[in-house]
Amino acid sequence: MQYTVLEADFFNRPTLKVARELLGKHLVCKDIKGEVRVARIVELESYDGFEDQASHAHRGQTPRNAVMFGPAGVWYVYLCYGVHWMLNIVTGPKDYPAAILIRGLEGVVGPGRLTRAYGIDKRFDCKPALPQSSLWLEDRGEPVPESGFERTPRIGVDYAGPVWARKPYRFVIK
DNA sequence: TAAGTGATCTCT
DNA sequence: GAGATCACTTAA
Repeated sequence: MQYTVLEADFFNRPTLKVARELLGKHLVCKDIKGEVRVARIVELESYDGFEDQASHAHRGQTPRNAVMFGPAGVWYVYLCYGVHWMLNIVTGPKDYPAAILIRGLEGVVGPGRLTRAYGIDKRFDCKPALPQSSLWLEDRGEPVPESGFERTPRIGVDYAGPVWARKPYRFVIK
């Protein structure tokens, strides 16, 4: 099986579809010493469009979230609670704000933990998810079957109101 | 269960 | 400029 780097056309599709397919794909990170680390993605959340009250884009474009309005296949990294870096991949067409938060990898569960484990921070914000950025995504050919994952409401978004807080936009491998 | 932590956003 | 808010984690 040949490894395939996921490029912009993979991400430039409906966010929920991308999220579903991104489960079981691999995050690849080349650290400062040139060492490569790879881990399978086991947990994701999608944030989709202007109407999604849980999304940063709901209140309109700001300097921080501007990258969500740009073309797909670009990293969106921001600091949460003054402590944790959150790693997202932008999806959907230009001018449509959407992104997928990578919440957990095999062996590293928790969005703040995985960025700390991989040394991911603001450096990657607004960079394309390609090998030249030292952080990218690969299809390594282990598709997740329909029975292999579940969808649940997103975590930590109670402020978004009952409708949006309960959307089953979180995908987890069982 | 509560507090730490600091960038970001929304008012003045 | 000041104040509130936060897509979380950890230690109890």
